[in-house]
Amino acid sequence: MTAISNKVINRLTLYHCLLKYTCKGKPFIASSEIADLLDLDDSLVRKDIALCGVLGHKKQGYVVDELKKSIEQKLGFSERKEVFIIGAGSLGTALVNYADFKDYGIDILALFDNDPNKIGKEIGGKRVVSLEKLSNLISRINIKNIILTVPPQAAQEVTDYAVQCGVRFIWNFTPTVLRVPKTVTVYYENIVSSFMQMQNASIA
Amino acid sequence: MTAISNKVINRLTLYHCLLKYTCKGKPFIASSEIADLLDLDDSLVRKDIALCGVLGHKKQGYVVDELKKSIEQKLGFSERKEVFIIGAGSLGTALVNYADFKDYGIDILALFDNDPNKIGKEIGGKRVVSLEKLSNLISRINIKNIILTVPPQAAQEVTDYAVQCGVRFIWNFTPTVLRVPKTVTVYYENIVSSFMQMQNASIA
DNA sequence: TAGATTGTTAATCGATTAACAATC
DNA sequence: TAGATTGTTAATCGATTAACAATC
Repeated sequence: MTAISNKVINRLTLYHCLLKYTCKGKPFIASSEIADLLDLDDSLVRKDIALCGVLGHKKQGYVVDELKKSIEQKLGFSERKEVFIIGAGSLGTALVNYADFKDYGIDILALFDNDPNKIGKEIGGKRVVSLEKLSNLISRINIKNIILTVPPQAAQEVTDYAVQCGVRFIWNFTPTVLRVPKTVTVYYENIVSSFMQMQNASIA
Repeated sequence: MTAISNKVINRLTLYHCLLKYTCKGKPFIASSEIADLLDLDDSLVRKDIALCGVLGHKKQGYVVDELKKSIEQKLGFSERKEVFIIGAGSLGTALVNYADFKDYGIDILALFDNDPNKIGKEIGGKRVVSLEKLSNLISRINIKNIILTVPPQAAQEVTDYAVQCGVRFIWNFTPTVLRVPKTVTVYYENIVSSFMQMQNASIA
């Protein structure tokens, strides 16, 4: 099991989308087709695919269905990953409604909030639970992943609770930098940065 | 004006968040403090800062306020960027409500949808307009940026309209790969990929 | 002064691209 | 057969890290 870089993960996920929608029904696809659609070098695409252990066919390319399944395997889409969403605002709501999560093994168990009007209700079919119960439930169900969609002012405090209870991964949608021990990973979903990178592409 | 890589943009945006929230009130910050909080090498932080044209002070570090302003300048936060959101579902709603966009010059003018129950209403203070009027308005207001939050099946069709009317940047939140001419930039906001990258960090 | 911190160069590391033999 | 496409190696490019003189 070779380590695989974040850039490769990102590209493989895009190949997967492409195979799922754009290439639906086609039996074969060539590395050059994928490369053209995503504006990449075709040898890079072949290298990525080689990492998944898929062999192509000269003159024909790769079997779409086989490639798709191998990417799913390589990235672990079928392994179930349990997640709590903390913050049942509009972003938390959008994420719980994100239909595709299921297909990737991302299983949202509940949302947490401290708004009495939301607690006890359901959003996207999931229960909204009081923030007071967070620590308890993280420990009890042994949750390792949380999605953070609280207001920035609350981000560090919630993080501290979650870390104490054993959370390992924090997917941070708030525009804040979090202090955590080295054993905990924060992934910064830096929404504004994405926009700036997009605009940068005009020059680059 | 040297070109600046996406990785640098991403880090500068994180430094900015850090200065805005975590370091509020502190007059100075050292490169090593930023590096520790974000788990980076301190010389990398100094290089990034040098790109913004900010000079530090030996033994003290950088002036927080000056650094913050220089990052804003460098990344163009104060330049106004007009945007249409296409798709007024829960993700479109979350984005129009994203309070911080204003601070970064991202100005959402309207949402577009084809649901008669939504058209004419307001979401997050912005009008929801019929998709039929999209082409017309893009051309007339000369919109260059769109945010795509429609169902995946509709993504390519909407893209084709938008491109015809002169859109230059498409921030694609749908899990699809889009065919566009070379002059148009698609930025793939690959939400599932982010999660997989986060989990990958446990090994890497 | 001694210690801390910058600014910058050189060394290293990793990722992408070019090239091409193999072969269907 | 000729052309297309893979699989892979070598070359290039770019980004990060190490190191250290300068200096407050």
